[in-house]
Amino acid sequence: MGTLADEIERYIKKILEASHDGIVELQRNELALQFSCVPSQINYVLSTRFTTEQGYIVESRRGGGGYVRIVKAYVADDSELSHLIRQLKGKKVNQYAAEGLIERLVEEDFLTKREGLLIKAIINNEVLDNQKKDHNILRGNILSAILFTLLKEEFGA
Amino acid sequence: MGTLADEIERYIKKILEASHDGIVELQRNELALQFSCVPSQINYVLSTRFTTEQGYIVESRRGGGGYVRIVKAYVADDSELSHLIRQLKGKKVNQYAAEGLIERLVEEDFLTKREGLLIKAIINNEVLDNQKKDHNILRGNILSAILFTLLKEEFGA
DNA sequence: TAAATAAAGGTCAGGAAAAATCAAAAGGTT
DNA sequence: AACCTTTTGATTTTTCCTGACCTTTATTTA
Repeated sequence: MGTLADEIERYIKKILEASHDGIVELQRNELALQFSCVPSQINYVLSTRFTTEQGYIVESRRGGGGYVRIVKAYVADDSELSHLIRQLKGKKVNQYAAEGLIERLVEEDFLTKREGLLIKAIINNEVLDNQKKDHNILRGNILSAILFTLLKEEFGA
Repeated sequence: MGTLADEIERYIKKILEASHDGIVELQRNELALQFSCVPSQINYVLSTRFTTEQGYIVESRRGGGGYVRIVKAYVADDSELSHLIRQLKGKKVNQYAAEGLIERLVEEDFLTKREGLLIKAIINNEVLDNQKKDHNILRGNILSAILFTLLKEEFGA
């Protein structure tokens, strides 16, 4: 069953899936009511599970008629890839987020399924843990290096 | 009757056997309660009896709704790969040796050329160096993890 | 129209729930 | 005794959830 956060995550992804333009717009307060939790719980879910690395863009507006809009973003081109490279270098990335990114790259055919499996095996906590002090940063560097290689590959370098 | 650790090992293997998808998910604290021991005893059992070499993958999550998941990876042993896996785990491997191994795996068609490039990008000194603690050991672990994944792949796990 | 009010959403710190780590103590073997 | 394995407990880290307070935008009203 998992946690409430998991449940909310699933719910949002489900309607995102159903939407077919990859956009969903919701009311933070209503959603909170629906799940009997405080509104800030919604922000928690958004900030842990709908991040840029995982391919989501979250926009919102306050005040009357306010909303939260979640957009499923696709890595359209190489410029976004190189943007990601810069973003990831030296940044902390936990296992969950990293796997999200890899899965997204597989979905969008930047990586084969097998390549995805290999990379996920590497960035696993257990594998990286041995020097235990910030393996999250290490993970950011690794992802950045992978993307860089993909970019080079694409230009036949 | 053996030790408590043995008993816990048997218990986990029994429900793993019964599970039929080779996956079992449990609460560390509850299990500890069940066996009237401290929670860290569970970690001891996991780290001594459910290691990668023995064909298990252990994943976990802390915090509310946390869990420990144990996956039995069905791998027929004794190929050259599994031999290498055991050799590499926890061992120091420098960049030169690592690249040599990768190239050999590519030549022998265990890896595609592109997979080789990706992996070489990861095990690069510059990428791993960021906390200059022993990255050679880390490299050994990474290679071991890669081979393990290849092995699993080969058996369609 | 300017000020007040209502209706959203955002931030942040703190507490609680789990698991991980590490070293010391206790038991067994040789 | 020396060594290895097991067991324990104290401390740390990660994840989740809540509530108090803040900011922004829209609407109403003097």
